[in-house]
Amino acid sequence: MRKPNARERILETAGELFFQRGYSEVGINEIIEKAGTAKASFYQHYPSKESLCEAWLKAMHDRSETLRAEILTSEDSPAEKLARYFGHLETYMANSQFRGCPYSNTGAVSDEQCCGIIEQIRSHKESIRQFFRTLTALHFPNPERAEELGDRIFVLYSGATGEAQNLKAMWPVHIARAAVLEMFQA
Amino acid sequence: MRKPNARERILETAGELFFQRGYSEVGINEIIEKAGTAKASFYQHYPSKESLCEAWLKAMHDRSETLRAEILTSEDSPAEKLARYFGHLETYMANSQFRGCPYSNTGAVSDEQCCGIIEQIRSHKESIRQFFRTLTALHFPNPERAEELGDRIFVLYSGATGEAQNLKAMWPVHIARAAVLEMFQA
Amino acid sequence: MRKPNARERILETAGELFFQRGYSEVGINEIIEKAGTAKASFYQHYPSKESLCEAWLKAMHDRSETLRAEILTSEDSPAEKLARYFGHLETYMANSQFRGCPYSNTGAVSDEQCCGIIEQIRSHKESIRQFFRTLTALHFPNPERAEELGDRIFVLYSGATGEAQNLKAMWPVHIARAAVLEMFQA
Amino acid sequence: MRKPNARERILETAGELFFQRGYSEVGINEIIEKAGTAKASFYQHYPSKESLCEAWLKAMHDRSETLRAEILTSEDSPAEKLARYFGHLETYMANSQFRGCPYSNTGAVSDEQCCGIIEQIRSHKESIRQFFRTLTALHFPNPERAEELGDRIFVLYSGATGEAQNLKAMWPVHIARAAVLEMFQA
DNA sequence: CATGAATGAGACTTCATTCAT
DNA sequence: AATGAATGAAGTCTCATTCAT
Repeated sequence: MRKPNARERILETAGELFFQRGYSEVGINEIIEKAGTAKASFYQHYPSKESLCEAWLKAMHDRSETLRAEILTSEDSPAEKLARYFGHLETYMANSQFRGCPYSNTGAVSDEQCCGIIEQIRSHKESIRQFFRTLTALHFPNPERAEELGDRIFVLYSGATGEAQNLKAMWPVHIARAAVLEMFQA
Repeated sequence: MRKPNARERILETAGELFFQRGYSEVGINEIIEKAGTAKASFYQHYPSKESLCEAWLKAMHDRSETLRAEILTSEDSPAEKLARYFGHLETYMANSQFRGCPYSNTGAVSDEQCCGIIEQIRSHKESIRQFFRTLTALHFPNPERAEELGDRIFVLYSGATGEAQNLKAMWPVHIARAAVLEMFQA
Repeated sequence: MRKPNARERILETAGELFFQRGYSEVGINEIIEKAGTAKASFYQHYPSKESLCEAWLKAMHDRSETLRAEILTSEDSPAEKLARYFGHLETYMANSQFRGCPYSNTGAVSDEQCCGIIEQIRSHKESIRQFFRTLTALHFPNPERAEELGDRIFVLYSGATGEAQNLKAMWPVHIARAAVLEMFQA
Repeated sequence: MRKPNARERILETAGELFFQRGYSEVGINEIIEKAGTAKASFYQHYPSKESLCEAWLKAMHDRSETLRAEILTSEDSPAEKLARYFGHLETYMANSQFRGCPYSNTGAVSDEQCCGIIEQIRSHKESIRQFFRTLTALHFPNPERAEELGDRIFVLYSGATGEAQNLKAMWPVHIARAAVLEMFQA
């Protein structure tokens, strides 16, 4: 039985498992079993579990970048764009049963020797931070104030994601969104 | 060689290890070795690794409650109290090399079957949330607005902790503190 | 809280557990927990798990000797006495959910170093053998033939017990009883 | 150092150990050490100790089926065939130092959750029972009587095996054989 | 490119027993 | 006589990885 695209099947399978249960809670055996691949085939495509994790984070990042790019190029006002982005967060939290941010979750169990993973997390977070800064720059004339408020949204967004996960509740998302929209009403 | 007080040595040792590397990344073997105990001594006091984790979270919670109680009973204004609390966070992040919130970190790798752990996390988070709500209630006359702002501080506080950990940087803490203090200046 | 008769409580508790699950499948911890005794109290009364097993086997033996003595001293004919004894076996197998002979079950997991246990088993089995020989001697005039048939009943009785256990069925008991009663009809 | 055929070495080694000391008295560690395998190699081939036990029982069953098939297809009379079969039992008991029936011994320590093991035991016993019934059917014209006597031989055979083990003596085998041969002389 | 078998190290847990009070 | 804490050894099973084909 020919099984092409082993590489992609592994990535997809691992992605789902890593996402749902956490990087450290999923073993190679389960991944290859559910992907229908042999053990050695796995190591032909990914030199280590860690590298698979990097590939997963990178793939997710690319997808999320697309979403942010779409939002940025839309005709909406900055406040509307932010409302949309927090709307996506709400949908995501509901659909994922409050699994939270995969990057933060992975970072919680990655020691400092996993440079590649750490770097993926860092760059993803900086990318989101930059997204918020871009939006505030469009609305607030003072550049320094715009940067500060962009970072503030970033912190609110992260806190909302994390505590919605911890408490299995949506209210942190609502609180954060309200705080953000208030910024634009003053 | 017989050493007394295995229970305490285990809790202390495990606490340090869980904190620094994460619950799922630390094994019983390492704990008992560093605590200088026999494996069976461990299981005499803690029926499972999970129960040890609960004991650890509970001990930390009790200590952190003491801190919040101290702050609450001080003579400072609510804004000053919050400044002090975020000052503690900054000190903590620096001293711990940005390890972040142990509760959130543990929650990221605990599946839903670990009811005890999940409950510890939830109650700790609610305790902090209540702390912030208590402080905003002292300053904002409108009760609903006070609750909303208390929750907002909670989200900011959590986001600051999480992103300082992810980015190994202090700026999220500063951003959050500034946002909080701004609330009290309007 | 005074807890007298720890020795007896241990013996009784262990007896039930050994009986239901087998000597090797029951640990000291479970015994003392269910008996409500401390670990060291156990070892004050029984120098080892093995010795507890011996005490258990001995106690059961004494009870079963009483039953056989009662049957022997009754007014029944030898055939009727045997019918009664196999009737007891049937009741016992039904009540115990086909747990089989505790002595044989224990012997299956006792190596040759457990001299005390081995000896208990041997003497119990010889006691039953002698019981059957006594009954056949009452009916069969030829002493050698009587001994042979007594031993034959012994083998039938043991096979019935063992296979009723293995197959969770009563028919081996019925087969053995029929075979025995046939002996007395010829 | 990499050694092939771990699967077979494990089965063979475990078979000897299970046989001599009993399933519950032999650990995985001892098996893999004596088989010269790594622990993970064991679990690659057998998902659990229980499944290894099943494989062992199955292998023994296949061998014993061969023996019974040989006897059945021989030119001997039913009585001679039974004499041969009990002769094999005698040889086996002598060679094994009276270890008894591995199936019964295993059943004595397997709780009801070990469905696979229980089923192996049951089917093995039924197979022997059928063997005896086949032989009696050849000699006794009345079918019901033939079945009853086949089962009676089964019970005698089992009792002989079990009590020879318990008493470390050959006489139960001799008694059972004599009883069987008597059936065919009447 | 793909594979099944093999691996050392370590995971969590329980065993029967003994010590010090 | 009774106890709670401590123990070394062993229990079953899984980890990420590599070998030989």
